[in-house]
Parts: sequence; C-alpha cells; structure tokens
Amino acid sequence: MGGGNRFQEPVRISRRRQVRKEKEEDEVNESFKSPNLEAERRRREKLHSRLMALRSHVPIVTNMTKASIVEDAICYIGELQKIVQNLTEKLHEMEEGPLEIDEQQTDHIIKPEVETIVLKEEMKKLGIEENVQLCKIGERKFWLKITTEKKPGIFTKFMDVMSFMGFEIIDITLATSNGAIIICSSVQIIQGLCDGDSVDLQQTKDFLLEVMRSNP
Amino acid sequence: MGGGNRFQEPVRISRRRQVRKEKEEDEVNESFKSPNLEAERRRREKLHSRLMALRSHVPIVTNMTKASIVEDAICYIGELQKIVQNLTEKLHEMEEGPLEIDEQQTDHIIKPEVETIVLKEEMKKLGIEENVQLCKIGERKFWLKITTEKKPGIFTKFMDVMSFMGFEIIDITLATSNGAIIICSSVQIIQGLCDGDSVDLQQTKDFLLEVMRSNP
DNA sequence: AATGACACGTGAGAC
DNA sequence: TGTCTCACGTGTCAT
Repeated sequence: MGGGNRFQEPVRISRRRQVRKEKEEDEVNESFKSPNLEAERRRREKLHSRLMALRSHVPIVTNMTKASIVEDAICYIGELQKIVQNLTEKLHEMEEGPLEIDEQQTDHIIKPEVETIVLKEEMKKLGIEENVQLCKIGERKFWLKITTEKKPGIFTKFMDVMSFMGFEIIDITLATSNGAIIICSSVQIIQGLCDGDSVDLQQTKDFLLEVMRSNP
Repeated sequence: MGGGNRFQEPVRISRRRQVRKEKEEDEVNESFKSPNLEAERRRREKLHSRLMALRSHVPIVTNMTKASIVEDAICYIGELQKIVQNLTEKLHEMEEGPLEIDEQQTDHIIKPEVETIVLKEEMKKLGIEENVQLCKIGERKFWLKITTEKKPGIFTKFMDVMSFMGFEIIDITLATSNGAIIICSSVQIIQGLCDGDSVDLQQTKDFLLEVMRSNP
C-alpha cells in the first residue's frame, strides 16, 4: 500500500546531517555517553550500502523502501532460477535431438509421437541397436543394462516389468542419446520368492528385450 | 572479521520479549506516548521477515547477519546472471550450427566455476553423496558406478584414470542431475597386464573416489 | 573488557 | 489531517 517513492540518496544525506547536528548539541548539553555510537553508525551505513547495491542488481524496482528492495530481489531471484531451469532443459533437449528446433521452442505441452519416430530413425542411422545385458553379481543380485528406443512410458513399463518379475531396484541410472535410452540398474530378487539360481539368464534377457521392444 | 553467528530466531524472540516488558513498565511509570510505536514495530517485523525470505532463497549463506544476507544475495544474483548469460550463449551457438563439436569441447574446459559451486550446493541439499561402487562381474571384467559432483573436465579425468589403471572401457553411460554426475561403466583389464584377481576392490574404490573428488 | 549485531522507541520528513 | 518510512541513539545480549 501507500509507501512513499522518495528520492532516497539526496534526501537521506540531508536528513541525516540535520538529525546528527541536533544530537550533537544534545550531547554537549547533557554530556551523553555513547560507547558504541560510532560503531552502530558504521553498521547502519554498511547495511544501507548493501541494500543499495542489491537494488542496483535488480532490474525491476517497485518501491525504494527497504522491504520492497528485498522483496523485489526475492522475486528477481525466483525469475532467474526459472530462466536457468528452462534454459538447461532446452539445452539438454537440443543435445539429445539436434533436429526440430522450431517445435521444441513452441510446444512445451504437447509432445507428439513424431519425435519418437524421428529419433528412432536417428538411432538406427547411428547403428545403435536394441539389446539387453544381464549379469549375476551376487547371490540374489543382478546387474542389467537395457538399450532400446526412447519412447513415452518406456520407463514406467520398465518398472512394471521389474515388479512383475519380482526384482527390487537397488540403484539405477538412465541416459538418453540420439533417440536411444539406456537403463543401467542393479536389482535383486525379492526375498521369499526364490534364489538367484532359479533365474535363467538367457530366458530373462529375451523376455526383457521382447517386452521393452513391444509398442504400447 | 567474524561477526556473531548466533541462532537468530529463538534468541531474537526471547530478547524481544525481555526488552518489551521492560519498556512496558517504563511506559506505565512515565506514561510515555508513542504515536507510531506499533506501526514502526510492524515495519521492522516486515523487513525482518523479508530478509529471512531472501535468505531462504539464497543457497550459500556465510553469515546470519543482515548485511551478510543481502551481500550473499547480491553474489548469488551475479552468479545466476552469469549462468543465464552462458546458457543463452550456448543455446544460440547450438541453434546456429548444430554440429560445432570443437567449440563445445573448449566451452567445457573454460566453463566458469560459479556454476559448479551452485550445483554442488544443490546436490548436497538433495542428499546426494559421492561414492564409488565396484563389482567384479567376470574374469577380467568389472562393473563400476561413480557418483560425484558435476564439474568441468570430470569425464576427461575419468577416462585418464581408467587408462592409467589399465582399464579398457567396454560400455559406459553417463547421467547428470541436480549437480551430480553418475558414471556407469563396464570395464576390463587390458590383456597382458595382469589378471582380475590382482585387483584389490576396496583399494581401487578408495583410489577412484579420491581422484574423482580432487579438484583440478 | 571490548567489539559486533540486534531490537527497541523516538522525532522528523514525505505523501 | 494521519500514515508510512527512515536514521538515530541506546541498552542488551553474545562472542
């Protein structure tokens, strides 16, 4: 609400001098003692200068008041963070698929299947082929790596399959490049189901490959 | 010059109540009249809350003091502006020429440290911690996973270390998120060097962690 | 003991 | 007119 938009710099100086003189007179009259008077004065000036510096770093200034300066700074920081986030997202998207620059900028919302088709072509062009690697690395632990097309819902499908097969995710990394997605994960068979020896590696591999390859 | 790093919230409240009571007594005694006392009180509280809000928006906080909060905010805004500038520059470069691999690589080297500092904070805030996992998955094969800060040249360093240790990369995936980088790779000892049994897993793990953690 | 940071109440200028 | 913001000097904690 109504705060004053005053020209602070000049006003402040004049006002300060004014008050300062009065107080000095008072000091003479009553012989006041102020141990940390000067220190406090410096402290105030420091904070004031910092606030002015902050103000100079913020483009949009609604009010010259202290609280407003800080408030605008908060707002500005939020905007900057959003911008950084958007830019990094865009950059990552562009690194993944060097094509379709126009579409990326406009349709944030509706990501069409066209993308996956294009990327699938890209992927095959680069000689990346789908496959599944599966290694036993412990009594009940396995390490697996799946390379396949990047398509919507592929990760959900992966999690569903893992759950269906009774695998528990220990850790996982996921990387995409040129229309391909690579899932790297350590998993272990949920206790109480069965031991690791009852898993046929080749059969599991084929099953995984088939499921991940299937369309819906 | 190290100012006081006091726990502000609780201290402030208790101190305020203390002083407030004394003053109230004084008011009763001398029947002081303060026209804008309550208003001023609100104003102070407003500024104080704004400063706290500002503090919560800045990841790096050196001191709890008012001036420091503003100072850190200024610093943080500067960093964000730099990041935005760099990102937009990169984006423009990529839009102009999709395949300028040379520039991208040099860019990687010169990338300012500011970004990594911010991301490191982000990473720690999310509870991601550096670690190295190493599994033997074959006679000469190993699977390893490294989680560390994302910083310029980290991947080159990784490749150098692998080469130095006599490891040959079979396959590798790399993922980054929130200031962290995760490298997942299958490696094997180069033939003619020695067999896999001569590798001390714990020792190798520690060495890798130390090297990836070191700065340059 | 001395310094630094803070909240407080107050008078004054601007709207 | 009253209301808002500010700088000021002070007492009081904590280091």
